[in-house]
Amino acid sequence: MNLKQLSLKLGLSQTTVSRALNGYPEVNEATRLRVERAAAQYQYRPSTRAKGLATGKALAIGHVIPISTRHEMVNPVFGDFIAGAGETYARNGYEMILSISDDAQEEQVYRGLKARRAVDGVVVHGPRIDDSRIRLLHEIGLPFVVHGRSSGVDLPYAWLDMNNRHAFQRATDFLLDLGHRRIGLVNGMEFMDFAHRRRDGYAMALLARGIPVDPAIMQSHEMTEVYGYQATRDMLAQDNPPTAFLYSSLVSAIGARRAVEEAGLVMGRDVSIITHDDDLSYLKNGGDIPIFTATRSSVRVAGAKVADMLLAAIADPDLPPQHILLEAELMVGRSTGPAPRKD
Amino acid sequence: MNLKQLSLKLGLSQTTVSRALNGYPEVNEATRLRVERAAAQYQYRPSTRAKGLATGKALAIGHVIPISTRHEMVNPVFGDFIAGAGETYARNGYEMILSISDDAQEEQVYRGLKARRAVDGVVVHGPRIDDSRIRLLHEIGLPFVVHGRSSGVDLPYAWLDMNNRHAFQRATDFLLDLGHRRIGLVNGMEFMDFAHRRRDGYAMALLARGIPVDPAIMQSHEMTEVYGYQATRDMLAQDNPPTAFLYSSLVSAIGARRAVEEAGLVMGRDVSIITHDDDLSYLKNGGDIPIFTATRSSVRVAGAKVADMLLAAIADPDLPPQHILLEAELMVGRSTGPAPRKD
DNA sequence: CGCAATTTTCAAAGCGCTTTGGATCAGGCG
DNA sequence: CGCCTGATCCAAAGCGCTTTGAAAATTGCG
Repeated sequence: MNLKQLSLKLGLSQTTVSRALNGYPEVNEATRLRVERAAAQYQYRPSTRAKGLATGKALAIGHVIPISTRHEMVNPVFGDFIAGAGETYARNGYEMILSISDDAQEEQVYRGLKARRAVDGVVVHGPRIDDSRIRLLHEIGLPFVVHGRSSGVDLPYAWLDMNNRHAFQRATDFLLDLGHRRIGLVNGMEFMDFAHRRRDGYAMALLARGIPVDPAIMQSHEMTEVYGYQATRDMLAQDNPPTAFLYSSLVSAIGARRAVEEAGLVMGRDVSIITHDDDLSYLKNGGDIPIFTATRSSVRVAGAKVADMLLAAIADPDLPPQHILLEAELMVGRSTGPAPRKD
Repeated sequence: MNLKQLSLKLGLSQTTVSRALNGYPEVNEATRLRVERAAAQYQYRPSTRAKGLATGKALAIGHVIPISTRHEMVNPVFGDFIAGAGETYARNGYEMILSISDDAQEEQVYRGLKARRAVDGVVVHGPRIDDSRIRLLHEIGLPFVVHGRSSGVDLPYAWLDMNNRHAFQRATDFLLDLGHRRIGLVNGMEFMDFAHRRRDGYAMALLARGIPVDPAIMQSHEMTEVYGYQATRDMLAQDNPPTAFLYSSLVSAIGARRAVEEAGLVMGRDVSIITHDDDLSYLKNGGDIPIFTATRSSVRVAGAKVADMLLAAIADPDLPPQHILLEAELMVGRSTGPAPRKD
């Protein structure tokens, strides 16, 4: 069933039917009702493509998911983010289109999206320090919102970020307050902006108390379980091992627990652990009492907000770029405790 | 840059330019070259929407991601599956469009996709027993491939599935061979077809050795870490606790390890654990030596194959429905060992 | 060289929608 | 009654592409 057939069936012109359905005022309320009823009856839905062609809008938002080339890894956060954003799109009649891309073709993917006029805007995932995509999108004139920020970029752009620096500063302070003086950092890849900021917050907290930042107890990698395990195991085996650790992801923290237990230590007593927690639906940090003390910020909520920002920016292109900075919540769980006394 | 502008610039008709770019034979090889060069120079890419309108194809594949209403959970497997499928689509000039939907609106989402002519086909995720979506898609005539199968559906349909029954039968046999006689099952929701089949395989293996299937040591739930923990803890607290467990997901198995250690037991000695492992990129089951003994089958590979099947089915609608049954690999890790002697 | 057979190119229609610029119709007013 | 207004409705153009049917250019061959 298309517009023409529907209008024929109703004995009306396509114009009138189109207007009735799109809520224009120049159509009699009675006929509008008649049209709407018929549309429902015949399950008529305008073709997105035709509508897009006619209006010049794509009615679609692109998400370009970077896949780390070396590690072939998909960010586990992705599913929940998309779930948040998807609801917003559906409510507003937008489709979500996904592209997978490794770092090498990333630019081509964005250019392609623009040239094919496939989307009205895109969400930039996993921004790196001084991320070239921001300049690129500015240049080709594709509206976008960044999930995260990119240090070093001086162009204005819209973003939603979690306050990574503050979260890790606070987490570090919390450990310092518990008496820990040697705190390991098991971070994500530090060319990723979020990891860079987290490290910053960590370092700031240490320096504020006159504690030196020691590269020997700082690691940076893709945040897998195995990495969390290895990094922790290696640091615990050092001469002057940390009594506490900070993790950038619950997944790595899980690996950490494995290492701690394998070393015959008890988490929360011999070793304290704090992790960042994206509040993923399938990886809740325990029930009422968190397993790990954590800085929590829901990535699903972030997805919904980013989608809102992008749709708003598309609706009104003159709007100045919006910024949202979410604060993580510090949840005290059972993985932290006072620093063990030195005997 | 659109077709018209490009053809003007070349002094050719739109027809010729279009044909040159789409590889039709009735165009001089010299002009084709000239056209292709110009297209590259001006970064010309045909508008997907216009092309779709003209050809009647959407050049897009839909993925409808079910979100469990009660648990608001996104399947963690999803990211990797999409990564596998996405590459195939990109290579073939297709877009991937994603819709989020809870169980209640699922039917409307598929109908909408069809009515709006937004996709040429869809991938059905997370099939349930006697899944109504299969009949629906047949009815509305939207090509599809199911990732998994649906017991009880008598209509023919294309699917790719992992041999769940066999995998769990084999895993159970493995434990039985180690001397275990009391084996717990920590399964996914059993209205999900895969969980149903896994339970079947488990039960068959037990019955083949004359061991009764005991509901007291079988649980079924969304496969979260917390669930794995609680189910294991509860079963271990029973009078006649299992000496071995089977898990439907690595995530739950991680929770299991937590419960085992909390109970002061040692995994692989006091308690044996086997889990299914989807080989997710961010949740590898250890390095060379698996942490958990596991039945492994890459969901990313599954994604790529499903995409291939769907594109083939769309290209040739007369093709009979294809079926692919993948066998899981049994990886022996450090979480299993001989059944502890009864003292 | 001339004519038919090919090759190469093109104008125009059509895909399903929106939107512009009128038409038509009823009602109101002098 | 005639004209103007506002409310309804409509025909047709246009969005950017593909594809049909035909024209123009080239080639082959006697």
